[in-house]
This record gives sequence, C-alpha cells and structure tokens, in this order.
Amino acid sequence: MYTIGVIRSEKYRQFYAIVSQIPEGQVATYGQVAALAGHPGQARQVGYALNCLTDEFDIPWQRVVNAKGQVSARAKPIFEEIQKQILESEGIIFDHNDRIELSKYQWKPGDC
DNA sequence: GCAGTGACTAGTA
DNA sequence: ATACTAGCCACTG
Repeated sequence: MYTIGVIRSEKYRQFYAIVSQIPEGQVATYGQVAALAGHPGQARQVGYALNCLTDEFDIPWQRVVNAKGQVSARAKPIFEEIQKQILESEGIIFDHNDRIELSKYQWKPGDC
C-alpha cells in the first residue's frame, strides 16, 4: 500500500499532476494521462498509480476511464459504482451499456 | 534476477 | 461486433 507521500517514482507524481487537472464534468483515458505526463504507452502504470488513491487525496481518480469510455473492472467492484455515481453527479451520462461518449466528455488540455 | 500480474492500448483477424 | 497479440513497466513472491 502506497500513499502519495511515499511514492518513489517521479513518474507517478506526474500522473497525479495530470489527473488532478481534469476539470469537473470531463474525463481522460489512461493512455491520455500517460501521454500528457510525458510517458506515452504506459497506461498500465497510470492505473496502478491510481489504485493507491482510493481516498483522501485531492485527485479526481474517478475521471479516468479506459479507451472504450467505460469504467474499468478493478479489485473491489463497489468502487465502480462509486465512480459512476460521482461522474453522473458531475453531469456525465452513461448509456445503456454503462458507457460514456468520449467524443463528448473527453478532456482536452488547454480547452478552457 | 526471473516470472506472473495488472483500473491499458493499438493492431490484426 | 468479439478475440487474441505484443508492448508497456512497477510491483510482488
């Protein structure tokens, strides 16, 4: 179990920095976060890094979804529900397949 | 150090 | 549309 205070890798902090910039009502994909952090192709590490942020950090981990626009399955299924619930409260709509339209909600850096 | 695992992705069939 | 593959790299046993 790691916390943001003991993450050894500078790379992880970059991931967190990017994720924390995602505005409310928008989402980013794992690959996008990795690329913006300067580490393209390392989407898996993004997921791994976010796994340590389950709570009490000012990082909107719930705004990160996979390339299909779905909430990725993880160890504790309960969090998938929590994530969807939070996103819906931010105005994001899930369709009948528990998917969201990335073309509509995907975050674009600098898109103020 | 090696092999397996994983909140992933892009490509191919 | 689904299924499989290679590439990615930190973590774990």
